[in-house]
Amino acid sequence: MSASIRDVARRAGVSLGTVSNVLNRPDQVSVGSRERVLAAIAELGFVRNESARQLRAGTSRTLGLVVLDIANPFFTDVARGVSEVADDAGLAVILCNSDDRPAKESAYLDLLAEQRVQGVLITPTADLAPHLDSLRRRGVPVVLVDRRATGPGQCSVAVDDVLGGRLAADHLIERGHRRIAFVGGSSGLPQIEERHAGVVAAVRDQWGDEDSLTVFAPDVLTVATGREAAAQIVGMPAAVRPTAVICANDLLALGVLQEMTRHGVRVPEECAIVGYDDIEFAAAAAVPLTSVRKPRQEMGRRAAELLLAEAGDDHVHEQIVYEPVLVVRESSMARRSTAQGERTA
Amino acid sequence: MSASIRDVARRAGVSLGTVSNVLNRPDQVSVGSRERVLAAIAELGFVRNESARQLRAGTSRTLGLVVLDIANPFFTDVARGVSEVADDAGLAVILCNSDDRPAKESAYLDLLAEQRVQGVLITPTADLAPHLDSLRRRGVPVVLVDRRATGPGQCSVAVDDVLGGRLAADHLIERGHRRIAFVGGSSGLPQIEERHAGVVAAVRDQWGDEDSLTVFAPDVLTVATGREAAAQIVGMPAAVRPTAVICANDLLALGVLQEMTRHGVRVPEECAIVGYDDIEFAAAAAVPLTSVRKPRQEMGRRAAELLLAEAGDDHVHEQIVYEPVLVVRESSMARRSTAQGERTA
DNA sequence: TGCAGTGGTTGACACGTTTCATATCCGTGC
DNA sequence: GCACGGATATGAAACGTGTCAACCACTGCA
Repeated sequence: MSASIRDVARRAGVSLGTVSNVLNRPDQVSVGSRERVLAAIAELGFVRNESARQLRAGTSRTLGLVVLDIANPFFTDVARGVSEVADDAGLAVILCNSDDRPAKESAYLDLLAEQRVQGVLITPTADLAPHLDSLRRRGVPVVLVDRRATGPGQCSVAVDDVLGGRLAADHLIERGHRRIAFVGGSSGLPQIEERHAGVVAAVRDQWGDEDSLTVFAPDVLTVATGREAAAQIVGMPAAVRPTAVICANDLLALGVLQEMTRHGVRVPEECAIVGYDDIEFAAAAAVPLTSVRKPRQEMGRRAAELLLAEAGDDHVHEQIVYEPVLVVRESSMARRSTAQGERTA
Repeated sequence: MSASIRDVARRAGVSLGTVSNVLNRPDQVSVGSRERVLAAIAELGFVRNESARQLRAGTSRTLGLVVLDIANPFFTDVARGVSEVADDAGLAVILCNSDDRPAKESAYLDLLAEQRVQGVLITPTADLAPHLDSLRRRGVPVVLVDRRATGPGQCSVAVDDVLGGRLAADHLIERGHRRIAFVGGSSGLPQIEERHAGVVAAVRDQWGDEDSLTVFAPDVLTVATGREAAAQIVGMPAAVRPTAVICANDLLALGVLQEMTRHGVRVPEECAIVGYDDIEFAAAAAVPLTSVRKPRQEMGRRAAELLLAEAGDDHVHEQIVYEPVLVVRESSMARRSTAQGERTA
């Protein structure tokens, strides 16, 4: 098959160890041998066998990243951040898409364990499988992404989603909205639950109760399910129909926006929309979307750095929580004046 | 470190070969030994060492996918198709983002070669590096994705982009548009050149010359550069300003749409827009985007299948070309009647 | 009793690399 | 002339697995 280090050595007329030295400590080798070895490498088209290196080294130069939905640009942005750091460290990233399905997730974790990855970055499905513990017990560093660690002994990079939910709700209430819908999800992801909790808290603080908060919980968080939720909202009697919608992510929000427009409901005049994540498409929507911004790429970078740091034995586990920022755009701009009118009425 | 097959053997009181047999040919092993081995595996938390398997086998159970832009949903859809097939074949996918930069591309190809991947799926940067040939010479199967093979001896899965460009242009011309802009790219990707060529061909057929076709060539194909192009278009004097824009991909189209809307140019009444790829966000845009559909996921699947087939030695190289389909949506719906008025005027 | 056959099991070997203790060479200072 | 040290070069050992020829115990048959 392909040439090995031994073939190179023979061709260059040196020993096997010398070739290895040329590859790994070129300065410890005389110019003459080095040149002959390099020439032989070129002639034979020699390529290092990474498996053999790994076997010898006991660990690979790879790192696993498991995401919930590869089609969600939030995760591709995170991935971009991760691979920046990984590239600099000379590591390859194996990107796995669990599709929010525990079965796929655990299959991928097995695979990553067999690959002896240096570590795993994961946004886990709801029930943070015991699988993760078993990985850690085996000494594989794990860093949670967009999900707060439940206990100590683990690193995580997350966002204060309760605050995020609160920001969104406060903004809309301050704008004069009195009936709000929250479009979340039913898969039980804590991130989503917390966003919901934040909205509920804000609503309670301002209104005393949450009677005017309608909650929708589609099974997955996609553009398509966002459209479905919007269709339901549009179908509600005008007297109780929410005048604003908070979505648990931007995909849902885009779906809601599209369906509203399709039904002739003007955004933001008749219905305001707030998304979550602030993916690039949020700003690019024809009615630019107000959204709760998370430092997507930065989260990926930071998570990868934590993972690498975990190799050092003086490592202290860190749980980083970013503060989200509400980015106000057109989709929630109207209503203040009319709302005040309503309030005094 | 972690337990090896040898530890398991000792623990189960069997030989090393028996453990291997339990793992690879369970039926050739007596029930008793099998159970004891499985028990030992569970107790020790044994996980196969993939590097060692690879070293022994000479090849990995991995496959490389190199894309131009991980942030473009077109490629994540392709990736989804690829991993479907890969999963079924028990292969892992290493997803690499070249960012349309030859340097990154070739670094990743080196990496994949060192990993001894079973094959590489790639949408290459413009100058289909000699790197690819060197891979093939080394016996690594390569399948081109969204890019037609230049010669025989290689597999590819592509789309007839000349036809795609033609469809878009014909549609707009038939709708009555007489001044069209093409927003492409300057990186020299053949896919883009062909789309351009298709548009030019259609325009020439219908108008005799291409004086009324304005071409923009931003350096990258993103939402941001789409906005910039639109800003230029909007700034043109009304008498020469195109009434329709064909974009080389949907990201550009979304950018154009947003900027048009921002400037109060109504889409499609004052300016029609046609995108390319038909990513999900195209339909979800507030003015749903007319776009040239490619079978994104199917392309990924098919490419992966071709790659796997290339292992068999009776394999004949195949160059698959899909026919794109124009999906007409709101962004290009208006104008027929007014256009006819204009024409007669 | 001997022999062929069978279902299980064994352990040495090979895969390609890195590492490390050891060997070689050459110049320098005493 | 000799000991010493620095710069290079060497090759055996080890990493964990899969394979395969050899082996074993046992059965059925002649």
